[in-house]
Parts: sequence; C-alpha cells; structure tokens
Amino acid sequence: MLNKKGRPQGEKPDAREALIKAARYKFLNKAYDKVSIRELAQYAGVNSAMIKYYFESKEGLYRAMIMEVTGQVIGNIKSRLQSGDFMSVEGFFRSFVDVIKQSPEFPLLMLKEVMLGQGVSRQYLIEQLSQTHVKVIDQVFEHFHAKGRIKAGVDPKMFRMSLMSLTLNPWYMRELLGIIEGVDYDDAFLERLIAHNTLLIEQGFFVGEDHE
Amino acid sequence: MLNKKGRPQGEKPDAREALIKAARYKFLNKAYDKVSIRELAQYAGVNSAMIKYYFESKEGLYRAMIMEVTGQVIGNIKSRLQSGDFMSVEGFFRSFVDVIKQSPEFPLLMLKEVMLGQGVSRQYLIEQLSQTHVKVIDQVFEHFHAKGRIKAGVDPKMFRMSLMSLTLNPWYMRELLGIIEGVDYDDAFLERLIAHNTLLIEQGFFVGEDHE
DNA sequence: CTATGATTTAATCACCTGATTAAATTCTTG
DNA sequence: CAAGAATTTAATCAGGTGATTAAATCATAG
Repeated sequence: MLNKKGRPQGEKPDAREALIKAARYKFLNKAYDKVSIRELAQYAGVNSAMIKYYFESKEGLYRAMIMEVTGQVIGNIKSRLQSGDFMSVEGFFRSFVDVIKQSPEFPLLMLKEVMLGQGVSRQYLIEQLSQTHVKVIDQVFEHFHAKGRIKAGVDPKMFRMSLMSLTLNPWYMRELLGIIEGVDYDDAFLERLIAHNTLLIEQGFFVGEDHE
Repeated sequence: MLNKKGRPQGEKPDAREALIKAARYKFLNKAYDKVSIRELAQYAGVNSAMIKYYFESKEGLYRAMIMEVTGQVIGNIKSRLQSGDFMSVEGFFRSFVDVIKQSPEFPLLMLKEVMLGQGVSRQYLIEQLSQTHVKVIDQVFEHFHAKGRIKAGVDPKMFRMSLMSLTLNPWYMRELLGIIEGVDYDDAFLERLIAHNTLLIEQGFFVGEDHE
C-alpha cells in the first residue's frame, strides 16, 4: 500500500463551491440518505473529508445547499414584489413561472423538506414560504378585493389554496407527466399553462367588468 | 448471557398483518431509509426476522404496504366510476375527498414514491395513477365536452392539470397549513374546499347555462 | 402422543455510512 | 526563502444497517 498524501498539483481550490453544486444536483432526485458523502465528494472531484472541513457534516452541506437555492428564490420573489409584477393575475402566474425556471429544483426540494424533513431546515423553509409565496398571494387578493374585483363570497384562504395548487402542483407532476405522456415543460407549454391558469382564476373568481 | 429462544406463549399469530400496519404507519412521515427493520418489527411487536420470512426483505414489506394502500384507493375509485359519482363537477370533487379520507396516507406516499422512488414500486404506481385519476378526469371532460358544456378553447390536458392540482395539492399542504395557521382538515373545511373548487371550475371552464 | 411443517426467536454477519484523524501539501506573506 | 496558516489527503473508526442463520417453539394431522 503506497502512501501518497497531500493535494496533487494544479487543482482548483474551490472545493466548497463544487460541493454545493454537487449537493444541488445529487439531493434533487434522490432521498437524503441515498446520497453518501463519498458520492457527493466524488461528483465534486474532492475528498470527502472536505465536507466536514467546510460544512461540519453532511447535514451542514445539505442545509447550506437548501439555503442557497431558497435564498435565490426568495430574493427573486422579493425584488418582483416591489416592482408590482404580481399585481395582475397573469403577472402573478408569469412571475412565478419565471422564478421557478431559474431555480427549477426548488419546488421538489421544498416539498421533500417540508414533507419529510426531520428538522434539517424544515422550520426555516416554512418561515420563508410563509413570508413569500403565501404573503404574495394574500397581497394579490387584497389588491383586487379592495378594488371590488373579486366575486362576493370568495374565501381568501381558499383563494390562496387555489393559487398555490395551480402554481406548485404542475412542477410536482413534471416527471410523472413526462413519463406517462411525454409532456415537455418548454416555453410553449409554460405559456399555455400561464394563459390557462389566468383564464381559470379570472373567470372563476373575478367579476366580469374587464379582465386585465 | 442467557439463551432463551422460541416464541413466548399466548402471542398473536398474525405477524404479517402487524408488519403491514406498522409499515403503513412508519413509512408515512419518515424517509424510507430512516425507518429500520428493527423499528418496524418493534412497533409491530414482532421479531425483525419476520420481515424476511413474510416479505423477503424490507423493500418487499414496503412494496406490499404500497400495494395494499393503492389497492384500496384504486378499488374505491373504480367502484365509484361505475356508479357515475364523478359525472358532475361537485360529484368529482366530493368523491375524491371521500376516497382520500378513507386512505389519507395515499397522496403523500404516492408523491414520495413517484418523486424519489428508485424503482421500488414507482412504475406500478404510475400505471395505476394513469388508469384511475387521470382517466377519471379525462372521462369527466369528455362527458361535459360532448354535451357542449365546456367553454371553447379549453385544453383538455390543461383541464386535467387543473383538476389534479386542485384535488391533490391541498393534501400535500396539509401539514404545512396546520403549522403556519392551524388549519384543520375537518369535515367543515373539506366541505368548503369542495364548494370552492366546484365554483372555480364551473365558472372558469363551463358555459353559463345552468350549473348542476 | 408424536412427527411434521410452519412460525418465531436470539444471535451473528458482512457491509456501508458519516465522522474523524494525523500527516502531507499548498498558499500566504513578511 | 522561511514560517505559519489554510487546505487537502489517505486511512481508520465506531456504529448502525439489512440480511441471514440455526435452533427453539408452536400448531396440527394421524
């Protein structure tokens, strides 16, 4: 057994970044426990001990990755909040699709974490969700309700449930739909989705004055 | 070390059933790998070797449990299909809630399996879903489309997407909503959900002749 | 009662996991 | 160039996992 320790020459120093990237890729389609630190390290081209060095533990790496992805999504949503992009029904659906397109891992990562996370970063994610997605929808409702554009009797909580369902679920079903009938989430499909959802919500919940 | 082998007296003989029940409970809120065969066996009040005896392996037990839960749901849906319960919008939403209420583990188990199952029973579940939920919705669409009750330009695939989202997503969000604002999925809540979804779909996709 | 097969047990196995270490190498900077 | 800090390595560790076994017990038919 030869003993050759130390770093080989001419290697990239950015093990940390490589590990985050590997985590982002590996944790997406596999269960947490099915991803070993050796697998992560190999994919990142890095020694597995670097996980402890930079993140203290496997869970630390996972949490850091979740923070990064979530941070991107939350930041993106917050900047759009100020721009008023969400203040039309179509704008809401379009903005949401745009945000997710930039971090397509997010819905599934979030769902997995909220559903079966054992405290790894569950509380954090739930808080972030409460303050963004939920909050945005409630603001949209308030906006139109104040203008008298929402039909009488529409329950704001149920309004929110519908909008969350229509925006999130298509992303959960992405792989399923791909398998059972080859649906491709390309731009054309997403445009149809936006138009379809917009129509549904405007016809279903808005009074008929004029749409948009 | 004392050596006391064999079965104690007066024990229930139905280890198989106890194990399925334990699997149904334990696999629901925990990731597959976080549930050990020792934990399953202890919860079932049974020796862990019984898993091999009856199911060949941990994965065999898991698969058997999935089959049981899925079988109940599929059977329930199929019997309702013949009764025509689904042939109104409200009937569709009400029937779906009724079915899920009887097997509330199903949506999450299915989602976990489709999302991150590594072939354990993924293909089976996808086929079953294609032949029931998807098929039911397509039949509902056909039914009303043939009667000219569906608005022009409504894409059947998107129609299906909406109905799947509105029926499934509330169950995925159950725990999240419970945490962030104490929503309880009691009968009153489910009735509001049914009424809300019915209104949304009828107003959004149906022509205005008369609703039900 | 007895023999046979089904069931259940305690104990053990090999293996993989995440974590950790001490040494080797590289980088920085004076 | 030299010294100290930062980074990276191979190797190892303890612990838990699913699987497996041989023996013990139970149920049952004759």
